[in-house]
Amino acid sequence: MKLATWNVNSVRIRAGLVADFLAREQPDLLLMQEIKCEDGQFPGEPFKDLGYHAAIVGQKSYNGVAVLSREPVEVRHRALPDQEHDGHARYIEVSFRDLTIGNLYLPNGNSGGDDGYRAKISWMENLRRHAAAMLDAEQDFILAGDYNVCPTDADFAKGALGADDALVRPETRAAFNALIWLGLTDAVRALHPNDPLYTFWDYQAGAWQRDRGLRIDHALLSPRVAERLVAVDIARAERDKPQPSDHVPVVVSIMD
DNA sequence: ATGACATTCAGCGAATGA
Repeated sequence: MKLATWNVNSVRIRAGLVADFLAREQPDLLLMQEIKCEDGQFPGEPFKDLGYHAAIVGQKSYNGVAVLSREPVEVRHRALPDQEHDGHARYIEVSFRDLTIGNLYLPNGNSGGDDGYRAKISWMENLRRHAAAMLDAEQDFILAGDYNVCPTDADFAKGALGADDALVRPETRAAFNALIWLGLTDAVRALHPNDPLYTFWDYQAGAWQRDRGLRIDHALLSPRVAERLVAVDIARAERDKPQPSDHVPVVVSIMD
């Protein structure tokens, strides 16, 4: 089973690149974030032509998440539990075969002052609570997407972020570690413990050319799923394409 | 210290992002 997660930064602008990626990689599931459109504006046809179904939680202009799948999936949640009323389209959860798949776009936390940052931490605590509930229910799951967290100093290029950036603050990392310490596995770090690996490069200041990137897109696996992990790939080549997203796909392969 | 770049909605600039 092959799953990819990709913050596409507008699915309407990027529909061609996404279709090319699907045709080449043929993932069973593609989790997209920042689709930046309402459900009715979603460009489903190029994906349908490649045999993909779409489950969409959109909103006008900002945020928005969607799951493309080669098999029909059942939508379990259209918002993170306890986070339903914030008006942000940031979570969709589906059942795929024996797995529960959560696709998330976590708040950045740098805008909106203290309230904005508190909202990020609160979102992370709700995610931890939901993950704990799924573990209690003995569900096997993957929680993947744009976490907007650099878990350690190895996860961003020197000089790419300030020490008090919401992506690296101690409280942010503590909230991420609280997820890990439930027993979840960071798929990329499980197979590549030491490499500098990035999934995002800013459009500004030549960040891509200078490899000043961040690792903020993650796939966290519940214990029995982690035992089935066989490969991960960060599709860096997507960042070199014409009119790219600032994020690239993270691809995770799990034994069936 | 600042801006750099891209996207959306609007409408010839503002808001947001990480």
